[in-house]
Amino acid sequence: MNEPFLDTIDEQGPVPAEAAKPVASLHEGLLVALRDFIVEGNLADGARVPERALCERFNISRTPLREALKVLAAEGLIELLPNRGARVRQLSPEDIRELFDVMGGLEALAGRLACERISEAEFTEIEQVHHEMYRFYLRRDMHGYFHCNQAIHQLIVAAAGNATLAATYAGLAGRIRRVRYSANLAKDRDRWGEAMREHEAILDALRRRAGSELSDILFVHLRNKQKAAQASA
Amino acid sequence: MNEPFLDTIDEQGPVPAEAAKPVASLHEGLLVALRDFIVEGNLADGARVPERALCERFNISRTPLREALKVLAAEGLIELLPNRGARVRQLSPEDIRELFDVMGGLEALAGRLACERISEAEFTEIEQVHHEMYRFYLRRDMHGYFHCNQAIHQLIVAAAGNATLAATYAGLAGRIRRVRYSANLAKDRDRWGEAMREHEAILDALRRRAGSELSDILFVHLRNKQKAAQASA
DNA sequence: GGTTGACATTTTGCATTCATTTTTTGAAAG
DNA sequence: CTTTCAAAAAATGAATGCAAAATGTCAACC
Repeated sequence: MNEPFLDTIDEQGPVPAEAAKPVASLHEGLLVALRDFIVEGNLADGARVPERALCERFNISRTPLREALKVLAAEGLIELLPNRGARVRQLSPEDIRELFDVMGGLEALAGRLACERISEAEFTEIEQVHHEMYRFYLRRDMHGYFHCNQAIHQLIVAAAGNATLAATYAGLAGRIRRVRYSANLAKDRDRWGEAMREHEAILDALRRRAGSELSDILFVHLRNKQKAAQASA
Repeated sequence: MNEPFLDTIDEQGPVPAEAAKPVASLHEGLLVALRDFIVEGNLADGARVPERALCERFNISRTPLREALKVLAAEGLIELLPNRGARVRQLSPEDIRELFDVMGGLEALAGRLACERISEAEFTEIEQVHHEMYRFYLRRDMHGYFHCNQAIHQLIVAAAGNATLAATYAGLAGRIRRVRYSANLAKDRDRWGEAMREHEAILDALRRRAGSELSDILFVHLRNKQKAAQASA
């Protein structure tokens, strides 16, 4: 679920799907399947969502499908036009900028909360992943680096110990997952080094449990990521 | 919509309902009506949501009602138990604490973003409301004070110029609106004075466009409100 | 050749219906 | 009098049906 929203590499492929997920109801399962279907880009941006075709695709009638569409619309993944059906929501550059900022704010909050309640064991785990990430950085192993980076942001959100925060964050992450970010950091070695230094600062602030400082660093860190992504877009 | 989540006074009564709202579709109207119905506390905490009764209440069949319920469940207002219907979601003290923190984080973000883009006119408006609030404070006019307080927080979120942030904030506010906070500040004059001083600091930081500083102040300000609310609960 | 307007087709939104599950009721047993 | 079990009643989840709206088609007209 909680997937750090940048640092995504194209080769990662689709998410593991609902393999080990204990689906409580059929509806829940359909919702997850449909969400993945859209998030994975099976429908073009701004395209009509064909009810009938999807009913056949998922072997269900229109009623549960339409219920699922309403939920996805509430999540912001699609939009419902009265009497004109559902369309895959098209994110304008402005929408994306907004989403990035809100997620940055939530990560900043996660860092602040993490400082209040993180255990020594949790910190040690983050520290270890950080060092692992550094080794990847030295070896110029982009894939390994990204993996660790994701893990660290993930661990910080988890360390915040706030399920509401995690869920809100995941919801926003789902909206922009359709937007594919190529690993453009590869072409910007300066940014990579800068990001690495920022991560050092993150770990340092976390070690000192300096909440507001970490909050600042994280927000700026994500802003820099956003700028880097935009610059190479 | 965007209602600052504390500083709510009981005598405010229900929201003006969907009077001047240009309902695009019937479904949208139903959703709003049903949400208000639940938010306004017509259903007991944790109570079953009676489909049949609501269908009669709103003069619709079960299909659109169930669609609306799915959306409300996604919003976190109710929860759907498989084969056991919908229940009004009961917020544990922990849930409320989490919600407060996330909203605090979002307000902190709003302050930071507002510093980046607020216009002089917008700042002047906030400043005026602040002075008005101060006069209410001096006169010990709790109602007027709260009104201004709400307006200020509202204006800061608006000044952030981020619709995604505003929508996310409003969504969380809706979840917590069922929980009634009495104006317990009335019994804690010290907290009132402290809050007023915090608001002075907020205005000062905003005037200096000191984003990260304002972010800090706002988060702490909301944390203090939360603590005050808990202490007198 | 391009535009307009009427007709057919498709699609949407909602109501109704049906099968399955849950909850309630009531009676019998301990 | 309480507990247990079974049948009745109600509610839920999903499929189908139907009216209204939108979309597409095609021929008449400018």
